[in-house]
Amino acid sequence: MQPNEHYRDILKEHLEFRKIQNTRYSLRAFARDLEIAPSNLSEILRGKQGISPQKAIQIASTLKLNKQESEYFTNLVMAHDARSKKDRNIAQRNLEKIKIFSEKKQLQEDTFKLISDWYYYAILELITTSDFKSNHKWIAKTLGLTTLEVDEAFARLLRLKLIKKTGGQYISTGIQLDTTHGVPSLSIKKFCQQILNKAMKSITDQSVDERELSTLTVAIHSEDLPVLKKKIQEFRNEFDRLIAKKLENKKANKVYCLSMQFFNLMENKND
DNA sequence: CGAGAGCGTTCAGTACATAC
DNA sequence: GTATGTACTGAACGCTCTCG
Repeated sequence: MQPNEHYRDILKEHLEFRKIQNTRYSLRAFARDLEIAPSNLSEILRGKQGISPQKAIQIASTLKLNKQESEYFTNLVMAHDARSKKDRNIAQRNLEKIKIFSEKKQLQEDTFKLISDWYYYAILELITTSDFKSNHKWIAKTLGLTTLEVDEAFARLLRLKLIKKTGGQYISTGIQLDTTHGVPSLSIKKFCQQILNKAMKSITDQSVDERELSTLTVAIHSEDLPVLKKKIQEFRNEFDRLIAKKLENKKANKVYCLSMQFFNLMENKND
């Protein structure tokens, strides 16, 4: 029995994340950070080569995985690449144990991983608009995606039962996703970075009439931070309710994104 | 426009663990 | 003990990009 996930995908995800942070980041740079040869990494990612248990531990360490993630990663490697059948079986059994132990957390993480790209939410909203067409080419063009991305997205959304197809038309099931709150997972970070990139693009691509970008730079006291964060959440909820009220007697015809950032501008984050 | 740097990839060779 | 498979290394290739 094969593990559900391949360690190769974990490595690819980390590389992709670093590339988002730094567009000049490369496979070679990643290999340098992991302290392995670029040729080695290239072949690992292309599935032409495996990883030894020693390397797996070293990579988990350099990726700064926590104890559970590290254990999961090394067992994934062992389950695939251990030389002896005995070691592969042991690793496989360990993976089952880890899976049962963290089943709920894993489910939430897996769910968010599937929708960690910005366009999943955008597609779900686009479906509710008046001009929506259940045509992958039209959807791809509307959101600036490739048809392959749209194909994959709809396959996942159908699997997650977030949408259904009746009479050749996509319909939202209205099911809300319970994504992990406050968990600094790679998926959530990736989602936020993609949205920020979209916001940056809107500065040059969209007219002032189409968008609203505003910034407030302000000095605060750190003990007020929880109250201020709560206020932002309240505004977001109020904004959402207002939109819902406005759409009581008409259908939406645009998909917009409201993204708020409130963050520390000081390089030294210690008080 | 040429030089140099960096990129991803392939390939030959080596070392070592496992299977028989 | 030997054959086999494979992780790993380093050299090299062709390509792109940047800089002077």
